[in-house]
Amino acid sequence: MESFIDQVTSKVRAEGGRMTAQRRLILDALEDLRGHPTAEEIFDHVRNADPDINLSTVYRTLRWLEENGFVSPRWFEDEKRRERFDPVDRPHAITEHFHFRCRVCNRIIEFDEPLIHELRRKYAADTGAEIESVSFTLYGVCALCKKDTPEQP
Amino acid sequence: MESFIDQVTSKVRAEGGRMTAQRRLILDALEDLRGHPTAEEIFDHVRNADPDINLSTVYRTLRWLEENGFVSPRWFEDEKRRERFDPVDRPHAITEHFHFRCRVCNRIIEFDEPLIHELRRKYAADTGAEIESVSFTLYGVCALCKKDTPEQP
DNA sequence: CATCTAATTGCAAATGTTTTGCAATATCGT
DNA sequence: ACGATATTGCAAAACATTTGCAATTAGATG
Ligand SMILES: [Mn+2]
Ligand SMILES: [Mn+2]
Ligand SMILES: [Zn+2]
Ligand SMILES: [Zn+2]
Repeated sequence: MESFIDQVTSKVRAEGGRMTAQRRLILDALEDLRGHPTAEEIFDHVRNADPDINLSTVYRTLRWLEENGFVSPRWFEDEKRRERFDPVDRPHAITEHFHFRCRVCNRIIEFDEPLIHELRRKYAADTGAEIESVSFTLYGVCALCKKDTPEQP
Repeated sequence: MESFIDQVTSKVRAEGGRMTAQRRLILDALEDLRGHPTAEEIFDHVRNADPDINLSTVYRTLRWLEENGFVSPRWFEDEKRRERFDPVDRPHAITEHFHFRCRVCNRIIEFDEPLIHELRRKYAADTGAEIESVSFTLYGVCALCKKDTPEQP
């Protein structure tokens, strides 16, 4: 299968766009920083390789990737107004999966839950609405962090 | 049962706070504007009664209500960085319910889905995490809007 | 390889939403 | 009615993201 960068490059070309060093770095960062990075986190990461890169380039690239289905934006309630970017490697499918967010270590853990797809169908059937996307996020304390802070006696 | 305003007034008093005209107006607005209003929407609404009220007063009051469990903030993905406020009338329980957001009329429809509570327990049992809150939101086109724009032949 | 042109970049300023410091005002126990 | 202090209005700051524009650069063309 085509690598992430190759997929994106094909699409960029197909749109009459150009593959720049900055875009390559941002795509690399998205592969390295697997955990739903923010634009700022990506920016900090790519600065190592190119200290002159600009944050607005990072945003512009991410928006382009979003419009072309290579990343999905995500929001978590404990970071009200900050956007995170979820790379969607698999070609032609915005893979639907869900997230658990640990309030202690801030890790974001992905999971799938087939019943959610069931609920989605059920809601559509019951109400006559057409569902286009689903967001399901659990918030709490992950098993590891729970172990580190045992409940007080 | 105690009205919303009475509940809040009791709590304000209990904290050594004061019940002001502005707070009363904001609480009224929260009752009038039942559909998950933004701070700005509340602000516009209360301006009718008090043209001198300030937006920062609205925010400060909403934050206080949030800290004291009278409203829950909500975000919807199509309004990335804008917060909405969900009044929680029922005493002492952040009522867990879920939302459907119509991308055409922008209505927010609430629903409950007992299976979600099941999934929550299941995730906790499977992973050892402790779940503190759940967010489940469906996005799409509601039945009414679907009727208005029948699919092209 | 040199040239050309439009796409992309860096920069600085703007945007939109929410927060904050502070002096003036108003609430409520006395 | 008085006084301590909680709350307000205002203006400015904070914060994440977007945008206009002139300078740079990718990559097609000869
Ligand atoms: Mn994800
Ligand atoms: Mn609600
Ligand atoms: Zn954790
Ligand atoms: Zn609708």
